[in-house]
Amino acid sequence: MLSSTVENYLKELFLLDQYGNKEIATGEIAKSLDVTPGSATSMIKTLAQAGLVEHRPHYGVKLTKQGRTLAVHVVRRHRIVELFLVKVLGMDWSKVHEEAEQLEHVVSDEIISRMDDLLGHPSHDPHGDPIPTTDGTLPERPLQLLSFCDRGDSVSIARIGNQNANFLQFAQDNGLLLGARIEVTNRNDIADSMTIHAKGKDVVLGLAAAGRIEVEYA
Amino acid sequence: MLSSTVENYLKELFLLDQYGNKEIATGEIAKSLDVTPGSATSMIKTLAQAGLVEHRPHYGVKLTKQGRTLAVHVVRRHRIVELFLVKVLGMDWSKVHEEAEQLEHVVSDEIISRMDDLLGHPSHDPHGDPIPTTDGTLPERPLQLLSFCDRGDSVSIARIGNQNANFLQFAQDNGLLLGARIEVTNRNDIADSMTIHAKGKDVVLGLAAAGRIEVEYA
DNA sequence: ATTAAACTTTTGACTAATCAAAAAGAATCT
DNA sequence: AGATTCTTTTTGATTAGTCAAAAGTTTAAT
Repeated sequence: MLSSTVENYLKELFLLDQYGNKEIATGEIAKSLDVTPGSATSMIKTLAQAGLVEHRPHYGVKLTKQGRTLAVHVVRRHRIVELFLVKVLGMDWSKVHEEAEQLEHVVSDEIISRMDDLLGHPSHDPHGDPIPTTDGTLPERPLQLLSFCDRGDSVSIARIGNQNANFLQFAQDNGLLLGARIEVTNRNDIADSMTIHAKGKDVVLGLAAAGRIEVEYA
Repeated sequence: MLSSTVENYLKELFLLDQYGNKEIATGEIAKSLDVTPGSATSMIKTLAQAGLVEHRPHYGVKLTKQGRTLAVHVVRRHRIVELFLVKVLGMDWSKVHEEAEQLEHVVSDEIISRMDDLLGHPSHDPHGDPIPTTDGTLPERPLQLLSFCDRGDSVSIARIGNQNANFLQFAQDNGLLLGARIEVTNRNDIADSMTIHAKGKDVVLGLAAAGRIEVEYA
């Protein structure tokens, strides 16, 4: 059995590089997990020892097949728990990420499987993130960053890639929910901002914030 | 925030003496938690330091008011989670104790409160154990140990005080479920056993096993 | 009242995970 | 190439929790 700490390192390595092409720098994982670089180095050595990552000292680290499999399962647990908390317990989507961060390490496969049944084998979590299947496959969707949309584009929100509770609360308060139909009414690259029309309201977003929202033209 | 380890010590001290009258011996808590006596001593000192227990060296340990409050909340979380797993996720009652053992340390107050709502503020868990309220009160019922029943007694099962999955599986297979109407058809103190008639079947139980089952005459 | 048995506490060592700060390696910029 | 900067690794300490075994207490039994 893996410790929560190990699971968090694996999960974070996976999230930093879903496709497993690039090597992750020690500093990057350290920053993501809010530990010092030295701590990350020593954990990476432990993971390499266990065959969960490949480490090229001074260059970076990469999940092995085995490590990736474990990581994907942590992500699956996380996302199913998130959706369960929203759909079954009626919790606010802005809070469930934090809760799932803890629960993902202790819920058994049986619990996950039953939640999955109860939810009808969902493909995406409350933030639009794909839920890996038991065999480790991730459903793919062709999405577009909202920050790349032009004035006049009419799209619907498919994913919010920012788990910060305040940001999610803000999004909710302004009608930026999954599936919401929105229109880009203005865009100003100099001012680094764009204006979105959603649910009868105008919302101004910085392009950085818009870059964390993904949409589809469908 | 308390560590899982601390929560386990507090919970176990509470379960070993619900009423808070007697002092618990170091060896007793060590055995319950499956640690060496030395480990228990050192943790007890930590708990005493934190004001959660009173320790009379060489005699025993007792929860303080503060320690008891925290312990009761762990027990509440445990029991609500158990019932939730059975009622909402449809899990087997023989397995939920183990699951709850992990979950009790990470579920937030909000999750517990929503589970409690969904379950309709239940008073007892799937094993018949009382669920403490938020203010720390435990519902009381006048129960009788099955092992004290005489031949001919007709009673109903109210509580199974043995969380072992195999025992619970056995109980289930033999119709010894909560609320089941049973009759004591025989009792042999020499052979240390009794025979119970439940759901058309006869079941022979050792008195030790019967001592972990509580019944009411109602 | 001594001795033995049972139990508790102390001691020293270990593991996992962390940090701070020093040392080493790689990259960049003249 | 040489010096500076940035990043990574190493080193040494620290904390929580554990165990094994030695030492100390209490209780019980002769």
